[in-house]
Amino acid sequence: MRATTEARLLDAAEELFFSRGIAATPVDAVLARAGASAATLYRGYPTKEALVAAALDRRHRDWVATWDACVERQPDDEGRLLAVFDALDAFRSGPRGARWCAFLGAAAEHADESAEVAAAVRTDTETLRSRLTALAEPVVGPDAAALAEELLLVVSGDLAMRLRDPGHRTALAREVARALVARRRA
Amino acid sequence: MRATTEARLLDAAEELFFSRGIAATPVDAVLARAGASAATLYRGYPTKEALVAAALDRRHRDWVATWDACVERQPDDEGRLLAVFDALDAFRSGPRGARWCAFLGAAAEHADESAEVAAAVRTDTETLRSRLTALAEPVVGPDAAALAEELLLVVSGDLAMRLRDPGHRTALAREVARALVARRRA
DNA sequence: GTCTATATGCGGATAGAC
DNA sequence: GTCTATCCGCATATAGAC
Repeated sequence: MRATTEARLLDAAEELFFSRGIAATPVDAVLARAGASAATLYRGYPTKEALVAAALDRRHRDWVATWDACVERQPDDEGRLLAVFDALDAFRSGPRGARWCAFLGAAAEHADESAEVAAAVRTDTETLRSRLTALAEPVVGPDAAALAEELLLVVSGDLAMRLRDPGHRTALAREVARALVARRRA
Repeated sequence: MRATTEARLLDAAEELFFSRGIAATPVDAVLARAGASAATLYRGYPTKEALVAAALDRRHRDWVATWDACVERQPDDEGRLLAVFDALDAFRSGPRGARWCAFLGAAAEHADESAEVAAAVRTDTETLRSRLTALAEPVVGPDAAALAEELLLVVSGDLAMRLRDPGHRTALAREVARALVARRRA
């Protein structure tokens, strides 16, 4: 499979699966958008679920890169901790912007998802948890893990709010997060 | 359609759709659990989506009733405002407990859901918003709407966290909410 | 009113040509 | 390696008997 075809397939998969829903998107729609045929897809991936998992994996790598860039742009520890909200904004308004969260969406669609998809969701959660904890450590020290758990709740809430209200602004979550950080500092 | 058959159909729909996913659950599975046949289902509802919408409607009424009961049990204004978390716990561990949130789940599955389903989701959100605002009014007065928006974020975050970690405890959300209330009071 | 049996369409996946 | 054409199964919905 040529690299460009593979990339187009993943692009199309990401765009359609994570905005319209996975089950609601037939592979034919992905193929049409990618300009590829079914045989080409199934040459690279054994099943539709494998394509979903591959799209999630690539998305996760790009999300972490976006987040890293936002962290590095901040001058102080608290800014770096709250940079996750800049990243949410940036990722959303960028070319990879989806309706809400690709990982939560994949988890929501099937109680028994394939092992690969389930692993991708778990990885996303653990990445958020561990990175938030590390970023919180210089800010609140021993409370880092507890604060990270609170921020994970707020991040997930921001993502879920996009389902309730497509115009939902990340500013609310950032404001709530700031209050939670301040509370632990005091 | 006999009332008991109708109730069994809604029970089965609720249990399966909102735990395993709507698209992932064929109507046959609902029929098998309800002990009814396809003809009986389609006598009462024109489409599968209509059954989903009916199950959401009934669930919404019962959720509000559960919430009301938790509010009434509280002795003070702050307790009544935070009673939404008691209700989340009670609803979850009761017989209607689902994997996460039936309304967010329905919204997640299709970008273009049927008008009835979309309306049910919107109703759920607006109910949360307006009731939280009303309950916040005696606690923080003019800040009620702003606080309600924050609490809606936290409630949605608690629900989304259930997807990330099935054992997620509501206590975290309640604690965060308490801090947000305290901040607005001061 | 509920059943059995079935029509109908669509989605995932494959075979075989080029 | 990619395409065209197609198979096969499953899911929604209906027809007609009891």
